Amino acid sequence: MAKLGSEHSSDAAAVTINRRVMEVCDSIGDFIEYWGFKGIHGRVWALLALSAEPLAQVQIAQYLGVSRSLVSGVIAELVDRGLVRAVDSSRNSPYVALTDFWPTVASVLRSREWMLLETVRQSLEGFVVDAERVGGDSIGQIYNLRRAYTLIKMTETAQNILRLLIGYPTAATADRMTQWLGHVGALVKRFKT
Amino acid sequence: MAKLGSEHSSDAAAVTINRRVMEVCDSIGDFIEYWGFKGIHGRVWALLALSAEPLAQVQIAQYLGVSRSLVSGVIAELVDRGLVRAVDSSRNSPYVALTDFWPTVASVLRSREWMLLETVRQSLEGFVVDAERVGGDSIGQIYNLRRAYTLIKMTETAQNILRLLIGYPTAATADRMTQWLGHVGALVKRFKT
DNA sequence: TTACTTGTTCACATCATTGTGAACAATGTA
DNA sequence: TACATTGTTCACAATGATGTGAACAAGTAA
Repeated sequence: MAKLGSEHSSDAAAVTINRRVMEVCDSIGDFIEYWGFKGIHGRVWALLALSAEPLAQVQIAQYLGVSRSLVSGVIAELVDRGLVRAVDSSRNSPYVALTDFWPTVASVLRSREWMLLETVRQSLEGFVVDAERVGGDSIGQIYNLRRAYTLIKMTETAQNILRLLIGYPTAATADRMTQWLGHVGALVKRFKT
Repeated sequence: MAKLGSEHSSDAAAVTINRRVMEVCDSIGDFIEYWGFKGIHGRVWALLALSAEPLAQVQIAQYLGVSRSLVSGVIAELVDRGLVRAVDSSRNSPYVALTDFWPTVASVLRSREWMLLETVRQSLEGFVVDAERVGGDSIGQIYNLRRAYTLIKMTETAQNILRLLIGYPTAATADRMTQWLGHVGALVKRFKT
């Protein structure tokens, strides 16, 4: 049966397609770098997503031109995050990509972004509490307490928005997201006027 | 007039406050790292935001314990992004932080995220076009074209959502955002059921 | 003017990230 | 069993990001 990166790759058409696939892998890699992953995660995932058949780690390493050791670690993380799944439970099982990645994105937002915001909020609160307690009168000469309160409020708002995003159903399917988008779009339009 | 990091910093209370301020700077720095900036940008901005008076570059460098050369470059970028403003047009003018940073966030999303998504979409389209053109019958044995189409649709959906976010009025004020949040919240709740 | 302070630039040092290759473990196969 | 293949681990190399200091430019004050 035909396999990705097979002996037919000397064929001109296959070379063209392979280049296209690499472009997809690279662009998805670049994109995902800004979402808490490394570029290589996106490239491996994209390759699995475009492949008609499950791929073994060696094939992935060969196709992408990276070492087996790198693929090993990356696959482990992708499986851990629920973006990739082994076909069976054997040691040398090939892998497939999962396309319902909303749970993963939500999880990333939950752990990473939430914690960052919460740290900001707590540090701001610590500041204003201490400023009011030990600051005395002159504190307003040095620090802008009112602005600190504004920042706290903004942080809380950001946390509320984040909560909303995280709480979004499951649906990473294009259909549902489009539907959801329609609702929000109508709403925003109403809010704008 | 009292100034940040002044000679009074030997005072116990001042030391406490200074530590709190540093915590705020660091946490905002950590947060902003995931939004296309470096940590130092957030720390400089936070210091300016909390300071009651405009600060000169030397003061910022001293307070944060970094070199003047670093502060110089960072300030230039922050001014360029519209997050910080010089008080007057003189060379040695001190700087203040601007808190309406939604335009900046929108601009970042517009340039960075949009381009990344657009590159992904184009590479996927290039792939399916070439696959259909030169692929012949066996292409389905090797590549999952249907999945490629799904990914294209998802990318377009993400672009639509992004457009919506970018198009969001101006309002970085906590009040307006909270209001907007309320609308969206009600909507999502309705969609969930 | 001279001396001093502040801001800017750039070549370099420092540090963190990313990827490699060799040794090993685990599995399949003759 | 012996042999080949695949996956895993870890110390290290390569690369890139981040910050520094020295030299310079531009202003300020004596």
